[in-house]
Amino acid sequence: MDFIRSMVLRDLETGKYDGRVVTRFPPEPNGFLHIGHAKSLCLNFGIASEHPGGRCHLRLDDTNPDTEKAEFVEAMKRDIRWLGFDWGPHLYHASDYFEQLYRYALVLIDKGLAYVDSSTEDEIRERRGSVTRPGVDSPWRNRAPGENRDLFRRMRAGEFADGSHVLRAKIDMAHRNMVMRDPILYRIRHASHYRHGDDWPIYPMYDFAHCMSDSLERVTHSLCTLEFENNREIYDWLLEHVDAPQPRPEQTEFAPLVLDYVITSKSKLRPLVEGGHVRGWDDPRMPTLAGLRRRGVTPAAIRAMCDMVGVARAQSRVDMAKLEFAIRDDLNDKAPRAFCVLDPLKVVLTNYPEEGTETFTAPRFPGGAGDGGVRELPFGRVVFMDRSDFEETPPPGFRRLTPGGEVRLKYAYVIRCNEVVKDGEGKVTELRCTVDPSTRGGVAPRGRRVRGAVQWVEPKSAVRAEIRLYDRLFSVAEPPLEDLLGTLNRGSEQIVTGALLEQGVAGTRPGDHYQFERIGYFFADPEDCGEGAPVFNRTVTLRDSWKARKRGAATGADGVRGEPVRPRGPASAQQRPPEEALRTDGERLWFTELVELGASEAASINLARAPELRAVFLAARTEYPDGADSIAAWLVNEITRLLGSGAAYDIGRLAPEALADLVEAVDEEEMSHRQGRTVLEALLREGGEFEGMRQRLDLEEIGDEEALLAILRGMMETYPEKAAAYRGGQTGLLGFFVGGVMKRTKGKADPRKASELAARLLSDPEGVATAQKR
RNA sequence: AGCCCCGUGGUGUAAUUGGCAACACGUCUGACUCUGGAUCAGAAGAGUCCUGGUUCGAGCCCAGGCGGGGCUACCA
Repeated sequence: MDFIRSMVLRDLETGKYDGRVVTRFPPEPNGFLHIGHAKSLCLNFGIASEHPGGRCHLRLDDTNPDTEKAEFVEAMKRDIRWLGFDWGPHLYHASDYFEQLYRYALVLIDKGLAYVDSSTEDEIRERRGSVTRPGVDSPWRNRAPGENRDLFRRMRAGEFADGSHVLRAKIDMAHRNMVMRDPILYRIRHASHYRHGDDWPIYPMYDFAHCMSDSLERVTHSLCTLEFENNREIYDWLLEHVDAPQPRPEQTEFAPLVLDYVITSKSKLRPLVEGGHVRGWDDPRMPTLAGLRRRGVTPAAIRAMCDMVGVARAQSRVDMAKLEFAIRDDLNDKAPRAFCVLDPLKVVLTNYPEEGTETFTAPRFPGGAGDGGVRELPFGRVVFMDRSDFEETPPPGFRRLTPGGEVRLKYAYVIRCNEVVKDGEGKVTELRCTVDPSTRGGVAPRGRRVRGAVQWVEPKSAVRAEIRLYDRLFSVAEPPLEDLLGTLNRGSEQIVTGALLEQGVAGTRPGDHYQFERIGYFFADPEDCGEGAPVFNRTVTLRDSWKARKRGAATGADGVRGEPVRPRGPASAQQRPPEEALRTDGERLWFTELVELGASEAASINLARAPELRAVFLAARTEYPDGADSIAAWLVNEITRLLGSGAAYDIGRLAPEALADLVEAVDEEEMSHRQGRTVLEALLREGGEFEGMRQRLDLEEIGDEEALLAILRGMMETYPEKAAAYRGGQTGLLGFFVGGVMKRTKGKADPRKASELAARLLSDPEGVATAQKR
C-alpha cells in the first residue's frame, strides 16, 4: 500500500471528510495525454474505485485561452476511456467556474488581501527578488479596497489592454517561498476561449483556479506531482482566506512517472510532431496514449505497469523492461501466434516431391494459453525461412541452420542443409536441403535432438505485408531536454516491405494483435492496415536471451543500458564540527554555555536552538546538577521524539523537577530506561510530579530468569531454524528473539535481561540447562 | 546562496508500536524433445547515502554531513 492510499484510509477512519473520497484528474487541454498521465489516472481513478461511493472527477483545467482547444478535450476523453476509466457524470471545466472564481477574488479584495497591480510584467518580475534576495513591494500594493474593487470590475468589463493590470494576492514580498510573494491571481487576456468565446477578458491563474475548483467540487484529496510542492502553501492560503467551506481539500504530491528513453514533456513533444520527426501525436513511437494505442500496447498493460511502479515521493526512473514485461504478460494469452518471415531466404527441399503439398496444423496458442484453436500451414517443396536463421560461419552456441547442420521447421520437418547457393557477389540466395520424413509434423524422432526450431512460410499461400519495426525514440536513457533532436534514435522506425506471412493473417482486421513467433508482438495498424494489404506495427519484441548474450559479448559490457543514471556520490570525508551548523550568534553563545553546563555537544546543538527544551533543561539541571548530560540526552532523544509524533504530548506540562527526578532514578538504576520512558510519556501527557506518577503506573517488569527462559525455549522450539541460523553466525537474529519475548510479555520483560539470556541460551542451550539444574 | 522535498539490491516499491530487510522487474542456472522468447523450478544480488548519538535492539528516533530534485512564467 502506498503512502497516499494509507492517508486516504486514515482520513476515512478519523472521519475527516465524513467518509467521502473524491479525487480528480485535471489535465489542461493543450496537448495529448501521455504515459505519465496514465500514472495519475490510475492513482486518482484507482483510489476512487477502491472506496464505496468514491468518485474521480475529470476536470479540464482550461484557464489559458491561448493554448487550449476543444479537439484536445475530445482526444483526452477518448484516451481516458480507452485506458479503462469512467468519470460518470463528473465531467467539469475550470472555465465553468469563472463567475464563482471572480466572486472569490472580490472576497479577497474586500478583505484587503488582494490588489490590482498596474506594474509592467518586467517590473513585477524585477520586484519579486530571487531565491536569495527578498522582493520589494509594488507601489500599487496599498491601494484601497474600494479602488481595487473598481479596477478589478473594470478589468472584467474589458476596459483595459492586455498586460496593463493584474490582480495579486497581498501576502509577503519577502516570503521564503517564492510562490507566496504576492502571486498573480488574474491577468488580462483579450483572447477567445474555446468554450466561452469572448465572454471573459480576464483569466485566473493556476494557483487561484485550481484550489478553488477543487473546493467547489468538494474534492477531498487533491493529488498532483512533485513540482507543485511549493504551490501547496498558496493552495491552503487561498482556501483559508476566501473562507472556503470545511473540510477543505488537501493537496498531496507524488513523484511523476519518468521512463528511461522517454520524455513526457508536452512542450518537448510538440516540436517532434511539428518538426516531422514523428508522424503525429499518435505515432507508435510517441509516449502519448494515442501513440501507445496505435503501437498495440493495451490499456491493461499500461495499468499493470503503473501498478508495478507504485506511488511514492522519491524521484525515480523506471526501466523500460517493466513496461515491456507488462505488455508481453498481457498479450501472451490475447495475441494468437503466426509465422512471419521478415527477410525471406529460399529453401528448396530436394528430396520432397516436385508438386507435393501437405498441410500442417499448429496451435493458435501453444502451452495451453488462449482459445485452444488451431491454424493450418500449407507446406511444399519450396519454403522460405528467415535469413537471420542461417549462418554460414556460426558463432559458438548458434542453434539454427548451418551448412551441413539441421534445424526444425516448426510443426513440419527437421531439415538438413546440404548446399548453399550464392550469387555473383557472394550473397546467399538459396539453401538446398533435405527433409527427414521420420520427423513429419513434429513427431519426436527418438534419440535425436534438434535444438533449433524456426518459423517458415510456403510462398504460394503466403501473404505479403508491410511490417513496421519500432524501437525507442531516443538513443539515451535520459534524453537531454536542450538537445533532444541530437539524441533521436535514427533507427526507431524500420519499415520492412517484403515480409511473408502465413496464410491465416490474410483476414486480419485493423486493431488485431498477433504474436509472430520468435519475433515479437505485432498490431495491425488501425489506420493503414487495408484489405489484402496488411500493415503491422511491432508492439514489443519477445525476450531474447540469445540476442542479449551476443550483445553482451560484442560490447564487452552492458550494451543497452548505457551510463548509470544516478551516480551515488561518495560522502566526502569533510566533517565539520556540528556547532558550525548553528546560525545565529545567540545560538552559538548558548551552545558554549550548554556544553559548559555539562550537556553533550550533540544535545547542545538541539537545546541551543529550542528555547522551550532549553528552559526545561536549565531548570531540571539545578535540581540534579550531576545529571546535566543525561537530562540533555532525555530531552533531545526521547522528548523531541514524542513531541514530534503528533500525539497529545505537551512540553508545557512537564515539570522540570519531575524530569530531574526521573533522570536521576534511571541513572541510579532504580528503574530501567524503558520504565523511565513510560513514566515520561505519562508526564508529558498529564503533567504532575515524578514519584506520584511512578506509583500510579504499572511498571512491573518480568526479571525472573525462569520465566524468561521458558518463553525463550518456547520460541526456539517454534523457530528452530532461526535458532540454528543464529548459531550459524546470524547474530542479528538476537533481536528477533528478544523482540518475541517483549511481544509475548506485552512489553513487560526486562529487555536487558531477556537479551542477555537469549544470547546465552541460543549459543549454548545445554550450558544454560545444566547451570539451571545446579 | 535561500526555502521546500527526497535518499532501501541493477531498477521500481514494501517493511505494523523501534524487533527475521520483503515483493516485482531485470540478471543467471536448470527442467520442459517443437518459440533461444512461453511455462515451471531455483540462484545470485542490498544490510538501508555517510558519520556520530539514544536504546537490550535503529531502515524507522535525534544531530551533523554528503548526494539528488523542485521553486525566481501575466504557463499548468
